[in-house]
Amino acid sequence: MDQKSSITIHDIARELNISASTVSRALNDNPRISKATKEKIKAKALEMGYQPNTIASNLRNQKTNTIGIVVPLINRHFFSSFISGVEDVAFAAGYNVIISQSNDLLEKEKQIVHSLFSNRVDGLIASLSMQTDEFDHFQLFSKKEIPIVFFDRVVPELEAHKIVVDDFMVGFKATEHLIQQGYKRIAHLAGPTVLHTYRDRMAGYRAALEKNNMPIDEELIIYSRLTRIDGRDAIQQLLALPQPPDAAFCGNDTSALAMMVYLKKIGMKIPQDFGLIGFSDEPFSEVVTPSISTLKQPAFEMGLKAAELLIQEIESKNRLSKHLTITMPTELIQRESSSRIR
Amino acid sequence: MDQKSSITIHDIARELNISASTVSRALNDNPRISKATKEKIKAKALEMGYQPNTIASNLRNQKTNTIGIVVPLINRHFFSSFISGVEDVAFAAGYNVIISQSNDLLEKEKQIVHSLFSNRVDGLIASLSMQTDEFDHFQLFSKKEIPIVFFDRVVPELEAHKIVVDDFMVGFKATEHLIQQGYKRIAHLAGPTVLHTYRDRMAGYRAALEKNNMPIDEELIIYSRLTRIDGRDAIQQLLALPQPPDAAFCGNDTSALAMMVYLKKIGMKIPQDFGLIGFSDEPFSEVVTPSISTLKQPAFEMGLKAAELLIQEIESKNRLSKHLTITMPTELIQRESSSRIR
DNA sequence: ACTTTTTGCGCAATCGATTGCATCTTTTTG
DNA sequence: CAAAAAGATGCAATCGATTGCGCAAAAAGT
Repeated sequence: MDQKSSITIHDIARELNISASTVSRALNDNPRISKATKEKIKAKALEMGYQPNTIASNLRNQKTNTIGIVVPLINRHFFSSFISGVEDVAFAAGYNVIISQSNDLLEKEKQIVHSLFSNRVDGLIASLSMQTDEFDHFQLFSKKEIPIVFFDRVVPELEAHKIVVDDFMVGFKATEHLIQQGYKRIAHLAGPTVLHTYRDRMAGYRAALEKNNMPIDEELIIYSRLTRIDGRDAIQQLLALPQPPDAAFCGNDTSALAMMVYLKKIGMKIPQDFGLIGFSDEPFSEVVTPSISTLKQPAFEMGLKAAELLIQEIESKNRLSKHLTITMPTELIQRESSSRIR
Repeated sequence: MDQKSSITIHDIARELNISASTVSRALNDNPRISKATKEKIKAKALEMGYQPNTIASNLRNQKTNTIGIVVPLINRHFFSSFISGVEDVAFAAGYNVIISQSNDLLEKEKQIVHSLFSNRVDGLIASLSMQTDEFDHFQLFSKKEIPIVFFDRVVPELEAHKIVVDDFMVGFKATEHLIQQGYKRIAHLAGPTVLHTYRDRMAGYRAALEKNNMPIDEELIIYSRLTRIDGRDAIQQLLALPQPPDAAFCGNDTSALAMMVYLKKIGMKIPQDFGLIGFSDEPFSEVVTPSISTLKQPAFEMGLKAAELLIQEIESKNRLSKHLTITMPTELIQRESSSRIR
């Protein structure tokens, strides 16, 4: 009764006194098999509780219907939302998703990429670890022409498809928004400028100031890793300046929150005395008091797009010769922390 | 130069004029192969850029070193943290993780479970979808004695290992905490009582009141699905009572937050006029104003534990005859929303 | 009635790694 | 020094599904 070892197409074939080939073809709706035989086989398969062995099929077909994902950390809202988007599209298209986290370690990233390759995933979606400064491990895939889509943290050195946001516009829009709200001295808490994403945002920040004929004061630009500690340190440093700023564009919501907590503690009023805007729209940004203005990074949609692009590449005979870079729109979400005018 | 089709052990064997068996054994450090040959083979493998084909190996070994995970939604802090824990342990033990989300739909859950079975995962970790009221699809695994670990949303009908928190204690500790803080009429926003988890929490709530000789007023217990809307509706309803409560234990942080927002809007002071405590310690709970007291559900640790248990089961020859239920501790995190004393 | 085409299905190889058994060589033992 | 034991490697089957090719029977065409 309880079938310990699995039922194979050979078992079905034996029961029906036909060959395994026929069973295989019938179950795959091959037109070379008659309707009557097909029905008989399908009925038997159901009766015997047959479950196809995907592994065997994968081996023979040289295709796994599996997508590999590498992210620094699953447990982060942006990444889990992104993955959720990928998973949606992948599932609908009949793909499984293998997820691994690099914990922002280059060595682990390498291991993962090798492992995913050995598992013969049909395509790869990846965001680089913070440490990643060499890219040989991805050659495994490009050499075999297995498509890759990078997202979020990308570098120009990589010849592959990319899903990013327009970081320049992020910086520009955030800064201009603060200007429009009447802030006069706007600081910027920047991320590590080795990463293009942060360099571009800073460029946007500078451009917005220039366009509005406001001076660029290097003292108002602080470089950090954008943690909570960094945010608190930065605001202290800024307020200690002879001419302190009256607003700040922070590289992420986390550091914006840290600034806010500190400012509230020392009795400054937000947004009256100080304006704040962050980036990425973390879940908490909406619910803290005052709520934090930010630019929303469409994580879920980026995941959808990445999966669509990847699957399209996997399934098209002739690969796109050029590598696409898809820029996703960001949305300014104005909340209390920057709403001085209204 | 750029090897389009993969290199196999046969390619290595041919180059070295030996048999594929020897190559296989050498790469697996089989003692039957001489040290000299091993080294020669390993060097050649490296030189040729050999990457083992896990699929072929899996097929032959009847083992995939893969764990399947089914959750309602990846993009939720509890689940993504849990998965992160699983992934950590799994990776360290040489397992891959295939993740799927049911979107709280029974049909999708069924599909996923079948798909994971067909992919011959070595074990399964699952949290049931909201709709799940039949469990036949999991029989696939139990029939073949493939281990399963359920977590979070579990039901007694399932004969499998389980990782849960002590929901009774959750309700008890939360309620007693409010009592100790001097609140006199404590409401409870309960979840759907078809789920044991909510039933148990309510039982804890009642027990705490009884132990402290406080009356149980059914008017103060509201049943809902614990969304933000539900939280707002509930607090309105509670405040409209002839004898409104002065505190509430909410089934999750989300609904507690909703209550808080409403209470602040109508000018009530928290925790002075009204005390609040939630459950699960969402990331926002710490940073909202006032911060929300809660009971922390150790998501990451639950993931670690689930993976450890599952892998132990996978790798042990003789399976545990009895099904373990592991109860994880919850931690009361006292924050501003309930700190009336001191 | 005979050839040609179509239809339905089976044989056997294949995907790449693994492994029980056999074979051959070398070393040890009585 | 022969026999037994140990050491090193190869042969061929196996895991389960797929598919090119071939064969036979039925249908269609002449």
